[in-house]
Amino acid sequence: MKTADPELMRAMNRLSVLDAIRRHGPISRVEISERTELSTTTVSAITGSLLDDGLILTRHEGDIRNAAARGRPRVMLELNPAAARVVGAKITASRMVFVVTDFCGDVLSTLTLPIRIDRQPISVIADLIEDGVRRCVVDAELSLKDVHSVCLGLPGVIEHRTGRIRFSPILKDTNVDFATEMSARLDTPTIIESDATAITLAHHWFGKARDLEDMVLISLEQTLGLGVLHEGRLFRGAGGLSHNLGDLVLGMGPDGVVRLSSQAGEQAILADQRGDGAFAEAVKLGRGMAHAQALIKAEDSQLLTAAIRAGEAIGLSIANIVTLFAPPRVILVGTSLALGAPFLKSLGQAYALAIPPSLQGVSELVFDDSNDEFWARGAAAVALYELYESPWSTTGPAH
Amino acid sequence: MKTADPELMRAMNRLSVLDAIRRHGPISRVEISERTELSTTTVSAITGSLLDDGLILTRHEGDIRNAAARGRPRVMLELNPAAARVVGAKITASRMVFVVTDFCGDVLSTLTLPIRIDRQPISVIADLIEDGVRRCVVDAELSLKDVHSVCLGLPGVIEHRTGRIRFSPILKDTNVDFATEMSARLDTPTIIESDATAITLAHHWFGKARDLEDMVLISLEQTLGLGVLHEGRLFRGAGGLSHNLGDLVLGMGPDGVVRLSSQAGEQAILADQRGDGAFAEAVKLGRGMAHAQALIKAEDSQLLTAAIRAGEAIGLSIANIVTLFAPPRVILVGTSLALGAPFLKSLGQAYALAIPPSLQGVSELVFDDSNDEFWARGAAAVALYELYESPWSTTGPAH
DNA sequence: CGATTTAATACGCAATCCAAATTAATGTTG
DNA sequence: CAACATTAATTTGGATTGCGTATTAAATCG
Repeated sequence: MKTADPELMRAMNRLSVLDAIRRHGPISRVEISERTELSTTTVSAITGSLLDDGLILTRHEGDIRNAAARGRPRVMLELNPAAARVVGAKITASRMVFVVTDFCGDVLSTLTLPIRIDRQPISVIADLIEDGVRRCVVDAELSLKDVHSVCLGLPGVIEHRTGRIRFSPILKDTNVDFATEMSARLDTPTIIESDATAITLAHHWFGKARDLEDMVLISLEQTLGLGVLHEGRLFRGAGGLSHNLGDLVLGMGPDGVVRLSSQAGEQAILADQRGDGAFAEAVKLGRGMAHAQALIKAEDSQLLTAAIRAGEAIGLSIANIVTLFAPPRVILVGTSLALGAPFLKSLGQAYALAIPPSLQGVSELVFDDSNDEFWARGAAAVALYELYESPWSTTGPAH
Repeated sequence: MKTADPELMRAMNRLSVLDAIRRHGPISRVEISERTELSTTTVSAITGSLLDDGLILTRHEGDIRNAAARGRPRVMLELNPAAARVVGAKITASRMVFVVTDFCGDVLSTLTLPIRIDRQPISVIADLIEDGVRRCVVDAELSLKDVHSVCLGLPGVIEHRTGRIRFSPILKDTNVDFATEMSARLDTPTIIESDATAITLAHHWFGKARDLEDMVLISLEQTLGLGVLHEGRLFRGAGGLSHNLGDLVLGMGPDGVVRLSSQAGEQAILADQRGDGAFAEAVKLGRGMAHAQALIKAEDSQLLTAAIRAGEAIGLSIANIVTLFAPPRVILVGTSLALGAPFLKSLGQAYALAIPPSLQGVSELVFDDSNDEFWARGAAAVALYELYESPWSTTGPAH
């Protein structure tokens, strides 16, 4: 257990105030005090220090006061976008998407590299990522020196705490200390995070879970991922290990263990379509799902069957996740959603069937088709969150 | 987020010190200081207050000093057993086990009621539990007034925070506010907890997870339960909902969803044996597993098949749990372990097969055949933990 | 110009840490 | 054998920092 001292106390309250300002836009000190249940005097002290540090700004104007507004007008406070910049990235097998965001998490520049990097050696991938980060930073008319930290979201089994990639479908190697590698290359602190975890935070900050403290997110991409928000914080397994949903076992088949990834992974759904040359090409370029969507619309029976089977498997797995975490909302994201109505319908039906009676109505399913930039923004949010948490500067209290 | 004030700070450090004393037996102040990373002066202040409140005791004697020990000898501190008493209970379909423990969690008296309470109305069950608690307290030569709180561990889906039983195999009714009911009957604060969660804490405090901060426990009884220890604390689902492993879905069968409980629940394993009159009687009396054990030794093929099938299903499910939580250790407990070698072997094989390669070696399986008293003691530990956490008395700091 | 609401300031309390003093047992020595 | 030195644990005093209540200053509307 962490030892509690005044410093921790201040760090907690600082985070609490900063979070209130981030979430509730321009906000006055009194309102912060109400929301955080901190005394006005404490809020004043903390906001004063935040102002000194340049993390927040005051805004007198634009104060749309109520008609019956009397007395001294409130001074609105908001995050100072210029306080820091971070880079977030989403790395997949067929493309990389980078964003530079300001301190608010608003995007300053975006860069998409449609490069296929299937299981290449680390050095190659690291080269590409380094290049992408540098270019995206330049696009934002910044230098890497202006960037506080970088967060890379990628699929697989990631050990967040150590920055180690235990396994990733995009890497040939396993057990790679990628955080150290990239930090050295970029000369900037670099965080490695599961892509699913990154977009989980994106939804908590900007998307469909802003109102919730508990939530589960299922990402359906090349890899099937899981992100868990528990009591307002990202939940990772013991040792900071991220979850890899595709590794879940559905049962024993004749050829051994049947994993979810073999039933519902992108690969599994599209595998049957190899006969079609154009399709194979599309898959290779990461456009497989778009192509599949067209086939589904044309009622291609082979693909329809695969989609329905996948939906069923995922529906069951979601029910299992809900049995374990009981979140009020489950958000589904990822390219596989493009499979459309048949897929979603079988998913929903399987879920409804599989959810235990005692948990009926506990959780709602929500589908989301955010673009890649949103994922990258989530990675940036992870970097920002660690920034908010850190004590920042000296934060000298009294002057 | 909780607002941090000095009171919270003190509560945290108090818990930290109290926990160090609980875990590391008689311990000197310096050693507490080293372990908790609190300054010696803070430790002295807190231990002083704990001494004033009568929660801990000093022990000068019995201080086995090193040969080269010079200088002032250390004063050893330990929990004061008489500081408080709690009652813990394990409620199953075929019996109830009660314990009264002291402040250390040591058992003062035990009471086992071999009563079958299969799905009786709440009032009947509440009557029996009330009676059991009262008798056990009397056996310890105490009065209910001397008991600080009661914790009941029972199978099913329990909402710890509210004390509500959403579903339990031993109750006919669902969604019962059992905490309120029992608190009123006993006129003592009563906590409702999942039996699996209770024994999880028992293992953390007294058993096979004393050295770990992260751990998962699988309980194989009439109901299949799950307990999770995460970063030294019990992990419960959103809203404090406990997990019910038996509800996990293994796949789609011809008759709909196949749940783990239908493959590996006590009922499922023993169901095939109905033809045997003596066996049915044994099951009804909660001795089914003991009987089954005998049959297995006699190599009854029917039961062997059922046991192997069950082991396989549980092995797969454990792999899934490990995929999600990545605990360094998985502890298996419960009556079904009595099925012996064939069951355990198939379980282990299925687990080894199903664990993802990237997580190989992350987790070790440990089997434990603790008796019912240990479960009840776990429930008592849950009550004690909440007691440790609570600010206790006024805890007046300075005098 | 008074009323009213917000922000900043002054004081007291609690809890941390650091440094110095105190206490207690043990070994050593005249 | 008794007084002194030694060593280590604990307590005490003082400075820092935070929160909270109450008071004072500020800014706008009626």
